[in-house]
Parts: sequence; structure tokens; C-alpha cells
Amino acid sequence: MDITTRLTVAAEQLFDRHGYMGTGMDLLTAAAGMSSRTLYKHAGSKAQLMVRVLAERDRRFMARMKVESVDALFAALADWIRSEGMRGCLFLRALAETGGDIPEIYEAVAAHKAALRQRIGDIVSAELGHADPALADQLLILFEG
Amino acid sequence: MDITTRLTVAAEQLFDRHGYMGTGMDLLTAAAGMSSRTLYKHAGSKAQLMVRVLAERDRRFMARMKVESVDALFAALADWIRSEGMRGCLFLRALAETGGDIPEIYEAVAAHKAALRQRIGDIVSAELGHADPALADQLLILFEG
DNA sequence: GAATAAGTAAAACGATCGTTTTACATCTTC
DNA sequence: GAAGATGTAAAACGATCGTTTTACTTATTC
Repeated sequence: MDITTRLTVAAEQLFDRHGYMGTGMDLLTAAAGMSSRTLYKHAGSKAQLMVRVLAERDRRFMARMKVESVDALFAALADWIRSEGMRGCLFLRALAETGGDIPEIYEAVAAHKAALRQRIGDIVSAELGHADPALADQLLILFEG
Repeated sequence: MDITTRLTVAAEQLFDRHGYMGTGMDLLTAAAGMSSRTLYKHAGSKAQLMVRVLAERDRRFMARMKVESVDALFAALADWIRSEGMRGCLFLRALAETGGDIPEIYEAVAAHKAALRQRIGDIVSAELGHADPALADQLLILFEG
């Protein structure tokens, strides 16, 4: 297993379970099985590591939301929560814990939100035969509830 | 305005926008307009302050969810998010940021979840005429999505 | 087989954290 | 008007944070 993905996987788990601020670098090095020197050589900084985790998470999440009906969308979300646990949206949590002060993280979260909104809009359009932005917005809110 | 509620109100806002770990005591004292000495005399500790904020939040949230149909429930949730912002569930975030390691906080979150689940169950029962735990669970998951 | 790259272990960095303490001001209240 | 709360301002506490550095080991490669 590649050293970078090993780090990213461990970081996602720890960030999810202990929060970003609550996850110290010592916990990360221990879980990823590497020295802090190596960690910083590969990750750059904690903020960059967070961005990488979010990017990976977005990839996995969006892959699971490739469905064609609103019903299937909610079923996919229920599945996701069943498998990942009910610990709150990792993107919103990243934004909250950093106060939106770190541009790279802010943009990663905004990109994820935009992608999700687009996906929901597409599904709504496909099912209704025409776009319905208001409905898409309501569904997005339910998703983030 | 009472000094304790002044502190609680300021703390809820800061915790919500900057996260629990991300909100330093200096930020809290500045926002609440009091010295750290006074803050600690009234709050005891940061963890106790978090518990008090969660209790107050639970009171406000549950008051808003006093509805009688599933439709109204989701409408109330949408209203809540519209007024409070889409920053993720403050209870789940508290649990995540502390890793579930602080018993008082763990219990406050568990109590809130139990109350919400009970409320949803009651609404489902009233609308269907009989209890449907599986449906209640699914609705709870959607709520936490 | 010397050189280069890439790893570990651990000490050290300044900064910041939550919390306590010291010293002093301002009210009530008997 | 002395006493006793209750407040502020600010220094100090040890601990921990993210990050860098030092010293050393281990592979690969020309």
C-alpha cells in the first residue's frame, strides 16, 4: 500500500472520529505508521492533508450517489450513513472547525457542495423532465440536515 | 441580560461558527464581555460550558419540532436550517470533536438523540395510527444526513 | 562501493491552549 | 464605613499543539 494513501486513509478515519483539531499529529503518525518527518514530506501540512482527505472523500461519496431517481438518492444516502456511521458531514465539519479561514479548505468544501447540488439538480431534471431549482434546493437542505 | 445566559449565547454562536476546539477561551471572554476569572466561576470548565450550550440548543430545537405530521417535521427542519445556517448538527460535531471521551458531553448528545428519536416515533405513530420503528429509524437517518 | 534518496527516532522550536492566580476596583448591605 | 461579594486586567502555569531539525539507518543506483 502506497505511503501517501496509507496516510490519507488513516487521516480520514481519525478526522472523522476525533475531529480535525482533536486529531494531533502524533495520533496521525502512529496510525499511519510513519515518522512525523515523512508525514510532512508527503502531506506538507495538516491543512493540506485535510484537503486531500476531503478530495478523496468527495470522490467516494459522489461515486455512491450516481443514481437516477430521488428515491434511489435517499436510499444511497441511507446506505452511506449505515456504512460510514452517523457522525455528521465531514465537509461541513471541516468548514466549521477551521472557521472558513483556510482558503484551500473553504474551496474544497464549496466544490463538494456545488458538485452535490449539481448532481441533485440533474436527477430532479431527469425524473421530472424539466429543471426545478427550488425542489433541488430543498432536497439539498434535507441532505445536509 | 443575565451573565450566565450572555455567556451561553455567545458560546453557542462561537462553537457553531468556529468549532469547539477552534474556539479559544480568549474568543469566548471577548465575545461574552467578561474576564476569564468570571467565565470560569460561572461555567466551571470548557466542557461544562459545552454541555450547557447543548442543553440550551436541545431545548430550542425540540420546541421547534413540536409538530404533528412527518411533512410538518421536515418543513420545521428546513426552517431550522434556513434560520440557523447549514453548518452540521452541533451535537454530532460535539461528539466528534471530543471523540466521545467526555462522559457529560456523550450523555448530552445521547439524550438529545433519544429525545429526537422519541419525537419522530410519536409523530409516525400519530399519523399512521400505529408504531413503525423501522420507518422512524429511516426518518432519523434522513434527519442526520 | 561510494553516493543519493528516503526512511526512523527523538529532541527542540515557538505558539497557543485551558486554567489558575495575583492584585486591584466596584458595588451592596448590615 | 467596614465587610464581603463580585467584577476586571493581566501575568503565570504546565501541557500540548503543529512543525522543523538533528543524528542515524537502510535501501537503491550508477
